[in-house]
Amino acid sequence: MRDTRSRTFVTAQMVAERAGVSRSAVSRTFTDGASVSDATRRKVLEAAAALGYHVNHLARVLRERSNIVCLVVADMTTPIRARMVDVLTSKLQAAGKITMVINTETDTGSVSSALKQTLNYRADATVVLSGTPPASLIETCLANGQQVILINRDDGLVGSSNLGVDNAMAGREALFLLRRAGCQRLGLIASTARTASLMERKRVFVEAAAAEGMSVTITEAGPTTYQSGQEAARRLFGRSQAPDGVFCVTDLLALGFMDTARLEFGLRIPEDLCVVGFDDIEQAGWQSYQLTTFAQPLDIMADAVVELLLNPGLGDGSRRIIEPIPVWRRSVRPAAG
Amino acid sequence: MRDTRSRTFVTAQMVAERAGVSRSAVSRTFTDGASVSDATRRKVLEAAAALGYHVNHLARVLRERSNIVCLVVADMTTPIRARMVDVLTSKLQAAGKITMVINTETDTGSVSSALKQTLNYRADATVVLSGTPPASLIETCLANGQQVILINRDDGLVGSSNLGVDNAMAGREALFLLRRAGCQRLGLIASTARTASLMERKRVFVEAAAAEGMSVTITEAGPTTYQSGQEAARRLFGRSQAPDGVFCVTDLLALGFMDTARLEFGLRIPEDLCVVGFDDIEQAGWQSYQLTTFAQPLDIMADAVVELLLNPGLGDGSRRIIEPIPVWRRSVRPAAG
DNA sequence: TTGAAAGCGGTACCAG
DNA sequence: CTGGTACCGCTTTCAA
Repeated sequence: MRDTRSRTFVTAQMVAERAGVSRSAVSRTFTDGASVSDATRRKVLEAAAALGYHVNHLARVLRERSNIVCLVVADMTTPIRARMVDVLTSKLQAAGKITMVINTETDTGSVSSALKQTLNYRADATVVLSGTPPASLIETCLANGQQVILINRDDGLVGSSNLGVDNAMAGREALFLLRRAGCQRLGLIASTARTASLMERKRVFVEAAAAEGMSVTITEAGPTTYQSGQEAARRLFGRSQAPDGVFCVTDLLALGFMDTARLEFGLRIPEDLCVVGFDDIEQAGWQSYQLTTFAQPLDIMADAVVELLLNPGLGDGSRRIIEPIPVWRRSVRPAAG
Repeated sequence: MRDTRSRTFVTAQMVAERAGVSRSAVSRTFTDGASVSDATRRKVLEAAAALGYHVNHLARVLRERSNIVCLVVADMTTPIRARMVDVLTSKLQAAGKITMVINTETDTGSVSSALKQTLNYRADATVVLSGTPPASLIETCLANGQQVILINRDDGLVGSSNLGVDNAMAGREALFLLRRAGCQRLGLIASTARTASLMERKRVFVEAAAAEGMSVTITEAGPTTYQSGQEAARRLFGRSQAPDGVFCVTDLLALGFMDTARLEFGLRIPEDLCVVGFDDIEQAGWQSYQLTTFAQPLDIMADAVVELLLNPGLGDGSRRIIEPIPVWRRSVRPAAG
């Protein structure tokens, strides 16, 4: 007689006994396209319902793929991150995957141990949203038959699939917008984080400005936060020759920057100061801000991830760059007369 | 000779063969407190490193607990939700748990299937942040030895552990703050969502007002979003006798409300209008808002979840209510002369 | 269609 | 300390 203590999961064995059939019959009942007679199926389903049985997917994994996808992410409270996680989890779910979230710091050590966890749980794939894993570990994941998908990370990591937004385009367009608005003195608000995407936006903006013979005042006041944006504004407007056109590499920076430019320095936007952001977080559309920015097409990116997961062959060193979408609001003047 | 195709995970067997020891030796090497000679351990570790071996935690689960915790959540982009998920995942991780996120709609059907997933993956526990699962399903989880922890949900669900913030206190204190500021005409901005927490804040606020002989204008303009807050302001200030003291059951509502009150109706806060929110999302502290509100002590709540997980005995129908923390900022006048 | 048995990757127990 | 073996829960041959 089998132990019936309730502190344990119901197994197929128990269901079989109760239904008076074999374990195999139970298994077949819950396997698509297996042949079971209606009578058996009915008996099994009834017993399963009575006992509260649910197939153990973890045991199933010993023979097949796990359908587990790990999401390695840091700073989940950041609006753009939250949206990424949201969109990804729901699309992955729709594709029959289950998501494990590993909340990590962005330093290499933390990301490495996150990747190892991923291996421990036999995830079919790992999606990295934050930090940059060492190449050797990616190698290991690949050797274990695990896909690695990097989003907005440094590219050039062999074997991994890379997915990112076109940062160069954003830098270029931001300059175009500010120039067209007639801005004379350009500023760039970046952060002390050395993320590849952020660096790229900065680099291209500065180069494009140089190409037109303009210099750019660069301010990096701290991490990529609202507060750093505020701090940047204080540094910039506390002295003469402050810029009248600014590209913030992130919306969060932009919103902090706008708030103190307006409330502490009495500047009017866009009359005295034009601001361009990046990400199109929800707050950028709020009435107090109306920030002109570039949207990351998260849906498209998530779809691309799912596609990569479904056709593992496609990836392996591929790189897909997606165009950000300019979102016109009111923090930049229309073309100057 | 074993197949060495790289499209599969490395197993203990392979490591054993390469190291010239038994599977048991490999297992012991990776098990705390097992006895292995230094020589064997070294051989094993070396082989493991060479092959890129990682213990399969899923297989381990067949004998022990899974250490998997499922988080059932909807609206992850909402700042307060994002923070909850963030805090929970990192504390759970620190406690040696791994988090599976199930992104669901809040309707009962979706939550039910989420709970079933949870069972399929043998999660030790399920933490429900959104929606209300049917009692029968909670029963099933419990019968399978799985803990169910509900956060800010309707209580009275037997067997589950409940954790929530003291909504009544918030309603009461909000009224006190507005009265003390000398507000004469009270308003309440709620949403069309019928969540228990939201309803409770509303009920208590209205009752407390009634106890002092004051009536409250209630506005429910849509879901619990920034936009609904805006819409509520338009309805309220588009007519005479508009309130001069308002409790918004959520910060998001409050911020939308403030923006249109100020920018569309020219009201000054707190001179013409006092506003109190709830949640203390990051944006509430931004310079444009400076919203007086109540913070959900997320750290404490997450700690409580971990504690419940570590001592499963404690839970089972327990209910723990945590006091929200008043956060004074500038959207409410100090005590009226 | 059905049940018996093997095997997936690990751990725990046992004898040596 | 070590290797052999049984078993965890499930799916999949294989015979019947």
